[in-house]
Amino acid sequence: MTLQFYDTMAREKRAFEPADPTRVTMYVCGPTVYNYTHIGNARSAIVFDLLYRVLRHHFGEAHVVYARNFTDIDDKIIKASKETGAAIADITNKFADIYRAELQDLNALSPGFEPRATDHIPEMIELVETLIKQGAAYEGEGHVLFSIEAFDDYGRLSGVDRDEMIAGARVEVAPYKKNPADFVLWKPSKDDEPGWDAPWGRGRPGWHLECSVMIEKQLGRTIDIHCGGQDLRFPHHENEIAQSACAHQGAPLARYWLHNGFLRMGSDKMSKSIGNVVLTHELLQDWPGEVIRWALLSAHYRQPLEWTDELLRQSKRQLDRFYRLLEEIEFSDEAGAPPASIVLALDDDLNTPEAFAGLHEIRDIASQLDGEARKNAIARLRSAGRYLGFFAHRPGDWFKGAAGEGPTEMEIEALLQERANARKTRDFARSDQIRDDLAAKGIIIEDGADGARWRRE
RNA sequence: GGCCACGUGGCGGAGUGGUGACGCAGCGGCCUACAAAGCCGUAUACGCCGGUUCGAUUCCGGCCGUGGCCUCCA
Repeated sequence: MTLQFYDTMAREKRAFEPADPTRVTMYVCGPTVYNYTHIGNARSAIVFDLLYRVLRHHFGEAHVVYARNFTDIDDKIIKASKETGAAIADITNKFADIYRAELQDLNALSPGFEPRATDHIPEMIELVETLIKQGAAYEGEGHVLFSIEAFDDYGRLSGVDRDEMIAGARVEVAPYKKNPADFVLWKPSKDDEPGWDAPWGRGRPGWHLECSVMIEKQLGRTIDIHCGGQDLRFPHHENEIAQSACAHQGAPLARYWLHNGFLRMGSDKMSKSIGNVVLTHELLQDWPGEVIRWALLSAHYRQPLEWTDELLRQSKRQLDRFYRLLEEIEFSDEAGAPPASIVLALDDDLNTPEAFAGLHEIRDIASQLDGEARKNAIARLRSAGRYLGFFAHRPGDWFKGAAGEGPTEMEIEALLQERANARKTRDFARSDQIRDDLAAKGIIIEDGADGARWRRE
């Protein structure tokens, strides 16, 4: 099977062929850094991390260029700064660092580029000037607006009819807009707000501008794949498409558009404005990163995924089963080529549930074998998991690490020694009591031929 | 109101024009002093109503339900 992805623009799966196989380009809309990000943000990052891995596998690590931006100038950041008294740069640096660290805990690879909006202000001003010159943008009360009349294809990505969109819009129309659907490229800053000098006065860029500019500078005028959450289709991506195409003589911004579905909390969307969010850094206090990653990838990326504790528990159990087998072979950072079943599953629009089924199948096969064949099969399992971003830990650490509030390793070992003595004298009452006590503290005892083993639940 | 998704067993979740992955939980067995882990086996599902077809869960239409976008949002 060929590599294929569901392209939002085409509304169907399309075989993926990069414009230049020696330089495959992808861009993901990253977070606005003014606060901790929630697990929904992580879903997007992890899904497209997987895309990055798949592209690297097919085209070679050196031939895939991946950029994910930080929005570091925005009204919400300004608000956060005013409320906390912290400098804007301190806030954005802090939360960008936290975001990066969290994704690393989730085994996401680093993008090659992590451009920031404030590093591209001159280029943004340049783009606005170009758009004005071409009649695609106009000034009004200190603002510069993009005129959607200038772009015939406006609305194609989201499938929204221009007139209907305006009719149903819930947004109040600013008086300086010629067309209610026109959007802000540049807006004036008050004296106590950050701003940059521009031909239209001191101000700051509108949100959509940065991606167009950073994509052009870091990756090129037309990139292969542009990714983001479903909610970015409109207006964000629609606006990016319009401004880039108008500034670039119609050259399209991206050749393929991929959008991930949402996480749900109960029946609601997880959303900062609803307030029902689960923060990634909170989850990481309770669960290993790979468990969270597994949970995020357990549904196909375009499907809604309900986020529950039960999902996390199930994910942990599955990973435990794999790690139990991995414990039988020597740990190595190296991983061989991934098995075909896994590669093929992901080639088909990142079908992670099928890839997971493939992992279980390999595991079943391995567990039925002995000796060298078994070790080889387990190594194959490891290669398969590594391709998906799992099995990075030493099995011993996986089962015994992160004591948290539980008993320490020394305390456990001491109790196990006492239990071993009790068992020698066939004092099973005492033996069982120690086992039950430890179980109550989250420590599971397993008796084997060569003594007792333990793990944290 | 407009646009767009989705509705699969107890739960999570793929896929397919011809009895239907995978995982978790359950049940039975083996193993175990007993467990745990592991192994073997096993029951249960395609929202409703029409249509196309030899045959539909899969295609088409309608209905119902859920969710998303239309405003900052992954």
